Amino acid sequence: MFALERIKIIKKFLIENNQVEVSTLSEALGVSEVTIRRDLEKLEEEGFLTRTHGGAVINPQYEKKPSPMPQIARPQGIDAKIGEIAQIEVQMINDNDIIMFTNGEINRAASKLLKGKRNLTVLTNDIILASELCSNPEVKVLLLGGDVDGASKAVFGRLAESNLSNFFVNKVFIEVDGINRNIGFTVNSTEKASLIHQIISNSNTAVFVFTSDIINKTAFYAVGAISLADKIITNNDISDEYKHYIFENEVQLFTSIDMYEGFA
Amino acid sequence: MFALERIKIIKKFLIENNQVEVSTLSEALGVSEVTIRRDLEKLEEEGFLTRTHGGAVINPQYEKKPSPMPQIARPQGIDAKIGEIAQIEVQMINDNDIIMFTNGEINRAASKLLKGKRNLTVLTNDIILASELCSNPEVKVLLLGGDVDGASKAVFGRLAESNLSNFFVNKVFIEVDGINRNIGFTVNSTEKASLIHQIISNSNTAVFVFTSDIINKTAFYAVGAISLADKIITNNDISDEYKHYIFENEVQLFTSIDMYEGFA
DNA sequence: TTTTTATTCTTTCCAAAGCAAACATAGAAA
DNA sequence: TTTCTATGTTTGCTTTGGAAAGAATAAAAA
Repeated sequence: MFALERIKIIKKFLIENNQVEVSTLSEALGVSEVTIRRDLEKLEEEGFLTRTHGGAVINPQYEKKPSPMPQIARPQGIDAKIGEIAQIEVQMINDNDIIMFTNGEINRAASKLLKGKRNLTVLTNDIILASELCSNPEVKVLLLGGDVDGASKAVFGRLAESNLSNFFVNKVFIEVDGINRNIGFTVNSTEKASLIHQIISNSNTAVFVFTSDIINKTAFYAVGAISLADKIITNNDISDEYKHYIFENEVQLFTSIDMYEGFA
Repeated sequence: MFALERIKIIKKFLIENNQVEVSTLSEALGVSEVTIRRDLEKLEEEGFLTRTHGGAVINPQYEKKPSPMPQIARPQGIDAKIGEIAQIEVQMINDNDIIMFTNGEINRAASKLLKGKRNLTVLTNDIILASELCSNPEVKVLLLGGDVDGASKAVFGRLAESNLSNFFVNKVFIEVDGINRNIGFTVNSTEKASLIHQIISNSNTAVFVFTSDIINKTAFYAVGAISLADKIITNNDISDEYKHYIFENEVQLFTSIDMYEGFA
């Protein structure tokens, strides 16, 4: 393999993943670690990446932009991705289901699409979601109690978790803030992580939802390995690498266009 | 995980939250506290943060500007009576108090007038009140869990009451829907009545609030005799007959202009 | 206030992982 | 052939991160 080809592959990989280990590249490309380091050195001179002990991180200006529309005051029309994902959620929900939504934008969107369904029971820690959903007469809404977090408009804490232990749901839709191949799922607060653990043990099926924007992002607090999920819903903008990663962990992946089934 | 990635996450977190504890970071990132301290040390040299005992605080120049709160909404046009009563409520509240507001318009108004107070803990079953109040950094907001009632945007039911039993408050402000001399206080739902009973037994002082509009009205469900109240707040538009009635029951009456004291 | 107690911080030492530099090897080009 | 370039190997050196113990600090008690 030519050096140039290697460099190309490394770049591509970094654009997808933001970071690499020397050892991974060495193994993947079948060359020694020294060679990889020399390649990285070149790329560092070029300003493409920053080397770290053990690997390298891509420089921000080369990072893949998460969304084409850069953050201009979201005009009410909710991100298309969120809408797509929400619709898939709704397809998973049947009449008479008892479900839980964790706090988050996607779940709020999903909760607004429940019109056709009958006799649902919805448990949530999201205040906004609860106050909007309760106008739907076919849905019995249960809100957890606890400490109110101003940023997320949701409740967390000891009380929320102890409340939760009184319920058992068919499905829980868990919205996370980050996913990466090393750590798995991550969220923005310890309280949320803790709540999620409790939820999972009180539900039949754990469905993790997130937009592709947060792939390879690491939020503050680790929730756990990807195998915690029974199913994952995201939009179709997901790399083959991640598809394999999810597949290997025997988690069912649902995207807006295709549907990949795990082994189980 | 690379050190660089850790640093990135710490920075991101600080920008969001302004401060962190070493222990939190250590747990969240799965490394020892020593490591975290070393990371913080670097960031301190860099001028990004200032270390404190137990953690670190972001330096002002990196702080995220608090978004200018689009709290425009309701242009203050609240019923004048409600405003008067709310202000009296606020006068009863001291720094460091632990109080409860039941759901209702007057209490919502009062909760918006807490600006000057410090270190309050507020318990409520009112979803709107909770979601608005939690933007006040001097108030710790606790929301009860339970069944969400769409009409009142509040939670009730078995869970709410059992949640409530975990708390004991200095004062509770109970907003009722009717008062008359035969039955005493009445409210619009059995659930609310039931919740109120539970609240009263978990508080030092029960303050009943209502506008004069509902005097002599009878709502759907009886709460109990007027003597349940330690204090009553209403607007000045109240007949001498009722003043005597309240007086005879040894309840303190507060109105916008005068203040009548009972015997107790 | 002073004293006590519990946390948290710093320092020192250590092991493991990763790195750079020098040297070695092999194939391609002159 | 010699020379050059790309890559691999070896050998110490550096960075990283953890453990432990004593110092410093904050909080609680007296």
